[in-house]
Amino acid sequence: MRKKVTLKQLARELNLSISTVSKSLKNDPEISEKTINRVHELASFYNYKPNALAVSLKSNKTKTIGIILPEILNHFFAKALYGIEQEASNNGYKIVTCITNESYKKEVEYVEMLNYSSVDGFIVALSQETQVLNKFDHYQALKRENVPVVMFDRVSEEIDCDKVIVDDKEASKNAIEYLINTGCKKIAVITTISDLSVAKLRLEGVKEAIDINAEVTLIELPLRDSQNVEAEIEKFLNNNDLDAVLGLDETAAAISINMSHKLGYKIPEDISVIGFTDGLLSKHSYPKLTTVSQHAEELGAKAAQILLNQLDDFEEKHISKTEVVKTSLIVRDSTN
Amino acid sequence: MRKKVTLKQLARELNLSISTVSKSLKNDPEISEKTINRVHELASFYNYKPNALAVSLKSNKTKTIGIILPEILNHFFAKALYGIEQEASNNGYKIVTCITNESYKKEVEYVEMLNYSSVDGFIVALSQETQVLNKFDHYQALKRENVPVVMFDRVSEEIDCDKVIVDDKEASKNAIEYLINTGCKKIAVITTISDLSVAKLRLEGVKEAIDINAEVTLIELPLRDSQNVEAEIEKFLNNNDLDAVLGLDETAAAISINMSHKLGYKIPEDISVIGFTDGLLSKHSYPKLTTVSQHAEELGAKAAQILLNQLDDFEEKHISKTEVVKTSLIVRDSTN
DNA sequence: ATGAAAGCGCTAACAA
DNA sequence: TTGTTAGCGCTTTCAT
Repeated sequence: MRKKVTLKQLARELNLSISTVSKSLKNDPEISEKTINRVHELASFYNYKPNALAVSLKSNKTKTIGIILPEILNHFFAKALYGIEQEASNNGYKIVTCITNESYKKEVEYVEMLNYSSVDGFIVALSQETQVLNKFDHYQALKRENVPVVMFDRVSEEIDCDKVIVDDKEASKNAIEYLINTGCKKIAVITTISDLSVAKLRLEGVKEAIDINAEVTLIELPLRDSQNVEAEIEKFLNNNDLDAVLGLDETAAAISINMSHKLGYKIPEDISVIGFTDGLLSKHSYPKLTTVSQHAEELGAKAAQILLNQLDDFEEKHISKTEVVKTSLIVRDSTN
Repeated sequence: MRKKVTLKQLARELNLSISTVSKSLKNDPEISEKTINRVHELASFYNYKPNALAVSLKSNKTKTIGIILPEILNHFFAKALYGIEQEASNNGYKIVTCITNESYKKEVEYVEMLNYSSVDGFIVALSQETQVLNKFDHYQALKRENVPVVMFDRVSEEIDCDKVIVDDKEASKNAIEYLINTGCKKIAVITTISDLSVAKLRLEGVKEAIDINAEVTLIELPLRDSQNVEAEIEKFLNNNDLDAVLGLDETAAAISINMSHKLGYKIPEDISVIGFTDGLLSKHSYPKLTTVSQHAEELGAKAAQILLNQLDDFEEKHISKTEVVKTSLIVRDSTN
């Protein structure tokens, strides 16, 4: 194993002290130009790079941020991760990604593990179980140690930290209004994620939008068994003579479209469909899905920006802010 | 900022030396039981955890593996990442994820960055540009330094390292044969990823499967502009009276399905469609797509296993192996 | 049974 | 202009 080159070795070969070499590499003006050049030459000959671990230990900074995600197969989080990664790497930060799989226990484990000097700060979207249990001790601990945390999308009011969320309430309100405006009267809201904070907000928006002329029915379906979800939605669509469906997640909308086909309903003539999360399914459904875009990538990027700012100019007393990213309704072919 | 607890502080409070505390925490038999208990008590009171950085610097191990991925919005890689993450975290490893966005330059940067003591080893899927340019110096450097690397899916013969690949050739061969067996004669192969090693293999499989009774046409479409891809596929389907389409990537297959609807073709009665990558699009297309599953999750998990094995029992002379993961054709509703 | 000391690779205050 | 030294937090060998 060809060992990595260290300052020590460079120093020995050049007959200089370690500190002189170190300073030379930083072009410290107190070192003679001649020495600086000699050092740079040998360093680049050996392709010297400082040992990141040692630098981190010394500086107490790792240039790494920890990302806690509930899921990665979900396009929304994948896009957010993409946005985070871009922003981080553009600023010389690495990311370490942990996937909790919606488990509280894993979330706690990950946060604790990363907090032992592996990362400078966290970007978090809470797991479903954590939201249900409402237990946030692991974040209080970070707070106490003054470790910067930015939460996005899946947040909790009980945690005092910067947050980036989507105006979910407004979004579903707009969606329902759009449906009503295009003549839909009997509208169903289908959700497979009722435990989540975002679902609750979306539901609130729905309620606000309910018009005297329209009848909005709500159905919640458990996600556990995806076979069932399809059958349930099919049955539901068949039993109710609906004008429109608002799916509170992308899958619900996609399945609604497909079950409508199966039942022989024409979209959007017989039934309109709107979904959430402008992911692959929305773009490649037939007809293309009208959908609420949450701008996941910007969301992730924004969360990263906020965190990086906090890491750069660290203030002892930080006042938490919540930033709301506007959604937009992307009208495609599944609505009138 | 409440500083993190260190051995030093524990030692001071307990009136012991740092080394005694360190040993106690490891239940070293040469320390008296009484002392061990005292130490453990205070440690857990302060919720002491060793500083990962210091441990890494000392041990020259980071318990972290670097993942280099060309894309994350692609379901295949997201699933593979999921498999890797599971396997890694089950074995006490963290992962740091880098997304090259198919760029050679970013790939080189990431590999170099992580190699400076941030990770113990790498799991890599090559970027498209790297495969086109055929430049692998950054991996030769790792080889020289004896840093374990496992590549998966997007690999190169020119790099000597462990690999996990999918039997792409066999997979497309089987897919074509399936189409032929179900009575399809005029078959098109649509690919938007012709630059990739995997596409070439899949194409080889197609050729092997060509039967005297069937006529197989090949069309390659550039991925750059997705608007165009749809229009091109529509035009193509319209101009050719096809019995079946094999999409060499999931998107191509999904679009083929949708354009068939648009043209009024019934699936699978008028035209059969098979895709690659058993992702969300395949499960939520209508009709559900018959598809080649590459078992991305297992692929990722296997890559991680191989890497972790190598990290555990390090042998000076390691002989590189290539593991082939079998694909399977998941027959759903888009074929006869 | 406990402690002192060296060292992982680096930075930086201080000395020469 | 260059070098010495201490220290980041930990492990480990070698005294005591």
